[in-house]
Amino acid sequence: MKRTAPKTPSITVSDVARAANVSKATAARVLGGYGVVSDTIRADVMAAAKALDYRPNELARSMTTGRSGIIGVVVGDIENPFFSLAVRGISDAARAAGFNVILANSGERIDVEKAAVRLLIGKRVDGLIVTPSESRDISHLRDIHRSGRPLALLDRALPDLDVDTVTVDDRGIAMRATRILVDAGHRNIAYVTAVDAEGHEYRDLGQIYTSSVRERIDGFLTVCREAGIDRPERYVRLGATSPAETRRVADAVLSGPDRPTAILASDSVIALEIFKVIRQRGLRVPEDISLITFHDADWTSVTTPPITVIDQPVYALGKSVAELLIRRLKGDPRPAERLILPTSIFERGSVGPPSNAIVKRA
Amino acid sequence: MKRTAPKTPSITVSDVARAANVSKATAARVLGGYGVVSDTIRADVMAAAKALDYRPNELARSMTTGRSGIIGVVVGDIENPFFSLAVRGISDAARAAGFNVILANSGERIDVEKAAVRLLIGKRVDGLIVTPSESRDISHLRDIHRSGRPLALLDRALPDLDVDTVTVDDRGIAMRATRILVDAGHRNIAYVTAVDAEGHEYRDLGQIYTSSVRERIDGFLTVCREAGIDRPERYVRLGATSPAETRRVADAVLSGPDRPTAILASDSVIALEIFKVIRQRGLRVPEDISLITFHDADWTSVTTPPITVIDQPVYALGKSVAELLIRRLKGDPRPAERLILPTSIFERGSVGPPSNAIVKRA
DNA sequence: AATCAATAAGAGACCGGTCTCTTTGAAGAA
DNA sequence: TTCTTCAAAGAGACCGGTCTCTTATTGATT
Repeated sequence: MKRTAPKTPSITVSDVARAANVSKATAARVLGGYGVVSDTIRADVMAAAKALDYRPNELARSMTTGRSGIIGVVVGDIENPFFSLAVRGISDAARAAGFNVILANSGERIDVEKAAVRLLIGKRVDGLIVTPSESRDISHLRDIHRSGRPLALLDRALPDLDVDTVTVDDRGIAMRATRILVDAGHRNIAYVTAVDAEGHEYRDLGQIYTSSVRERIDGFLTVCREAGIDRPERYVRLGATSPAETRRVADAVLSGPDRPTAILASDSVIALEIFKVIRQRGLRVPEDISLITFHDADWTSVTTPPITVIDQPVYALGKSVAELLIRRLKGDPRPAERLILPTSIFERGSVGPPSNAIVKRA
Repeated sequence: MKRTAPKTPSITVSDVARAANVSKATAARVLGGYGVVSDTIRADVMAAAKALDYRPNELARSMTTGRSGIIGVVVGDIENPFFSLAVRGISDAARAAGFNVILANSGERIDVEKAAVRLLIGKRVDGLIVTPSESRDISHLRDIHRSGRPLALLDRALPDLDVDTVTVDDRGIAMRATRILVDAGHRNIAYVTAVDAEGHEYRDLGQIYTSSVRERIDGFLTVCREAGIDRPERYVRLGATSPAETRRVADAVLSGPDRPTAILASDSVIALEIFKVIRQRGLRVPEDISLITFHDADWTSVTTPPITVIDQPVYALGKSVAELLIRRLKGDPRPAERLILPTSIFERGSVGPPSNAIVKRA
């Protein structure tokens, strides 16, 4: 009386078989939709299943077949619109192919990422899509490969890992964006990214283990140097990992002795916070400071002025990587593909000539 | 030579047992962390496991234990920042308790929602969190309950379903927001929502099957009537289901014969689109039209003027509902709880006196 | 009418864990 | 010394499906 069985015993194939007066094997054939069964028996089994309200146990099914119908996805931060849009692309492509998605957040921390990958492998996902937070330690990604499960990389490539990868031309597009600023006359341009490094100070590219960001900084610095800017790396700022940290970084950038006249933000979350700080300090965009950001987030077109952005094909990025993975899941033997999607820049109103151009010449 | 075994045979408990010269049961005890084993044997088994790189098959584990460690979540639209933030809250709470989250999108369509629920039950999730898209057809939610799995409702209550539910006081907060507009002098106020109904035209509350929205409209109309506004339901606009549809609705609202002087938007995605249309038409906020929206989305504070918003505790909403579910998962026998989280309004700059106040009086 | 092939249904192993029940062996009590 | 007691390890059933192999039945073939 006190404790009735806590587990609701669910209806199994055997139950249905018994009710339909057939063997377990036959009921399984009907219910599982395989093998050969006569129409009469099929109808009987179906009727029994309906009467008992039979629901297949996908877990048991997965265990014998070895396939779970689940794609594991590990991204840096779902809250970032970049990732939530990419995940949407992945989900849509997955559902279209009959797969489901199980999502994990790494918070851009390698240990969390490793744990997530381990867990997803344990859950026997059919394949994984990862946004690797670091290029240094990829042993867990190698493990995936070794376990026979296909892996695909989203937004960040790993030269050492020969798997399907979908990215954009980060270096090239960073160059184009930087050139827009240089052409407008800017010589003091800051690059702000969430990626952090030991010492929190940028020294050289070797510190940056997030491939996309390294590419971007490389492109940024290249154009700066071409333009004859002295030590442009002074203006590379790391560690904008949260809104609070971003405000700190932005404050430091904007209050320093020689304040940059333009900022290139590595993602829209950072840009939004920077924009707020700029406003707070009573500065104007673009009169006092020009701003370009990666990712055409929804808000960038409604500010005054609207923000010039690098429009990454985020949804397509997610959709493509999922399609690549699914192709592999279906046994495609082609060698790993590295897809680079085209990216454009929407020039809006946040870039103008540098504020101190006249001052300096005076 | 042609096709080597496609399945990489993974290391099982038996393999480890064999390597460590113990029985399968003993190896399982060590690897599964249950039962009693001597330190010597434990060390042996661990060593063997490490040497073979053993990875437990969570699927098999789940099958015998009946627990999968997964919480299934079905939301309307992950792309909507409201949901992505709520999901973040759910994920954080879930991870803290050792659970994982599997996410499904319903696109606010009841058939998709049903399919998703069915699938998640099949996958033997331990419990579900659902944002029911309709209050009419909840048979699938009853099924969950019947299957013995706990269910918790997020953001939308169902009077007929006695399960843990976390919402906000939609009616009350809609009343407060409407009152702000009424007090500012507005008498023509539009309410725009994504929810659609047969005929796409609002007639009465009976058409609205999304509880939160029904509550809101109810609150909105109540205050309008208190203020002596004639037939306020004329201004309830349905069907802003996508950016394109929202633009269509906004255009209709703003170009009609008697244009409202204020708009209350049911979510931030809608508000953003409306804001864009207002701008496009050369109208000003709040001089020509006042605007209040549900959800303090990131962009609402950086527009000119910043938008007055209803600040729902979205992250807490997700976190709380997950905690409630987990409590139940751990066997809490308390009766179902209906949590209503406090909500506030951030008054910013998007509300002013109605533009035609003077005109009308003239 | 007898043989054979094809079709439909049944029996039971298997997947990789968990878990109950049984057996073993050594320490402690009488 | 013998019996009891208990910790530690082993044996094997079980979860709910899939799938191979075997058996029974039917129709076609000669």
